[in-house]
Amino acid sequence: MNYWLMKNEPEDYNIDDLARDKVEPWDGIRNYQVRNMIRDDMKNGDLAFFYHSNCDVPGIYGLMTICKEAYVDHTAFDKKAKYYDPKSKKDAPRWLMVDVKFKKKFKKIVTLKDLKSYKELSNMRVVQRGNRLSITKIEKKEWDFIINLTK
DNA sequence: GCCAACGTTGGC
DNA sequence: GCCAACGTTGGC
Repeated sequence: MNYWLMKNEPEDYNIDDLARDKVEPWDGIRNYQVRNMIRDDMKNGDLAFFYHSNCDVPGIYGLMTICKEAYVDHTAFDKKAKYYDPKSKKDAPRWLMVDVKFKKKFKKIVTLKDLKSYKELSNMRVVQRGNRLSITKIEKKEWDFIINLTK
């Protein structure tokens, strides 16, 4: 069982959208490190925080489970898609995605400012400068600590 | 294989 | 909107 933090820009897709849709493909990953992580380490039943980035209040807004393991991200083939990649060919797909299932929207969100204020969380990639990975793995003790902050 | 130029991310 | 940080590209 793994624990993850997954970033998305809420203008594109946010926790309320997921609460409505229940299950959604997490497409648009165009970074090799992230692709390798979801391919090799992300398993059905893993838990993930839904993080809103590039917005007024960046932070963790809810949680979800992984409900379908890595498969081909077909949006890379679609010329009209935001993350179209002409170098990803149908006979040699370059990019993968997983499906996530809504589990909970937090009544009390945990902001990036909150995350930065606890030394227990100082190893998390998301609080470190220059981190650009849209998906990062987190420790169970970090997960539990954050869950407690939402209570 | 180096590395400058360029594009993107994302907090502020 | 700015800009630091970082990944990717492509010429050599």
